[in-house]
Amino acid sequence: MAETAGQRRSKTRIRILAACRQLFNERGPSSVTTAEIAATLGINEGNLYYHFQRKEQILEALFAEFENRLREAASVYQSYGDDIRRYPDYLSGWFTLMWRWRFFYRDAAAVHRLSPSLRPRLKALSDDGQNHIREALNGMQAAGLISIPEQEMEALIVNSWIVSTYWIDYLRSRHGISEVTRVHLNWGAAQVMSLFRPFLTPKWTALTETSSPPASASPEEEKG
Amino acid sequence: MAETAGQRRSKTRIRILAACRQLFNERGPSSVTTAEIAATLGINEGNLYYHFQRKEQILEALFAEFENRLREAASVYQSYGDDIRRYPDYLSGWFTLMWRWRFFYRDAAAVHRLSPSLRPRLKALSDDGQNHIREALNGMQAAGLISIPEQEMEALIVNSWIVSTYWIDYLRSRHGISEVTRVHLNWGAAQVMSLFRPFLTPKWTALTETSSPPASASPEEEKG
DNA sequence: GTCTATAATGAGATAGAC
DNA sequence: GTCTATCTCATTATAGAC
Repeated sequence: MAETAGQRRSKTRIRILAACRQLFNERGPSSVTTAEIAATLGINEGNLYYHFQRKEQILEALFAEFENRLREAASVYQSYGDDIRRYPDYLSGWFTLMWRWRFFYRDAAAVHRLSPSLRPRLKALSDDGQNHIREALNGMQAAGLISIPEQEMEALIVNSWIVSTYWIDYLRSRHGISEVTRVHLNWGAAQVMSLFRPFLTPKWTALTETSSPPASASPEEEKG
Repeated sequence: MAETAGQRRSKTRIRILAACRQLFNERGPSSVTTAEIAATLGINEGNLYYHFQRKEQILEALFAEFENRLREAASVYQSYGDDIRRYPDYLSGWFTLMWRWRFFYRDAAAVHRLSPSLRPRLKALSDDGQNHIREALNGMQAAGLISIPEQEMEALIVNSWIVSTYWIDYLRSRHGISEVTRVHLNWGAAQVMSLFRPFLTPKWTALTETSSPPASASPEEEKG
């Protein structure tokens, strides 16, 4: 266990994972070569293969890290208890995570091909995402923040999932934006929010105007 | 000119383009190899290279064909004159085209890499798509079929573009659907329509209930 | 027009010295 | 842990016989 932890925390290993998350988010895991990863870090390709014998293992390590972040976000959500403010904050936090690890959503086909063993976990991730939207919307409905006709609910959930998964690719393809800043992130969140807007109640408006803005993530985390 | 036309109409050339449109729609142009294209057609790779010296040229020929179909659709739309029925029919026709050539939208990054010369034409295509949505919505607004607050219009146009571009990838990644039938196509159209539904007027409902359903495309065209 | 054979490239991966 | 050198393999593309 001690040497495993030692290997897991190796400085180079951590740098590789950080660089890969950024590169994969920018151009997708299948068009980023091992040569490019090594060059980005200023290390040799052979060294890269010392830490990860297969490209597949990089994806698996990244996914494990992502799962941990998701668990953290879920426990923060729980910690709010019945505080009504948990809904906007949860949506915001969840959206930030989807953005930071967006290649797992956007390039799911490539991930499946490179790392077939991740398939069931990716499916679970995708199911969870939709269930979380559903749960949050039901909660907001019960709290009187939103009023959605029963027959519109499923279509709205699906559209939320699609827009929040692909808005970043929209920015790239339509506006040539390759580096996403907080301004773009806010734009994307507003875009998803606009799906709900026809259904928001005055109570929601009052809530979001008085609640404090969500803590901004650290800038170095922002760039990926 | 005569021999050019002769080469353009060559039977094998046409079969190559048809097979490629289908394969590219299924798995994207960059993961479909020339070996696979040749095998699908039961011809030799060398023969494939007789008709298209570079993979890039296949993409260019396919894009030219797509542009022709778009021009046809635009002229059908014009031929309706002021007939109010042009809006639902136009949306339906445009949506069918986007679906049949969806890899140009979904795999735009891969297309750019393989065929850099197509970049400006892809940009124009994307601009046109959004402008057509905008024009149709403005027309419907003027005709009293729909009532959208000014400040919601742009967000709605963007969401329409995103959902109609990526709904097919949603079906694949969330529901494992690899072969799309007319049922799925209708599902996608309904998904886009649900974005407008909060804004539809009774006049729209009356119109769509009395208008005849759009002619279904031929089944063999459906499969791509 | 179509085939066989083969070159050229580039990406993933390994062996072994340091 | 990191490097150099090398291997294997898939994919694009070409040459030339039929």
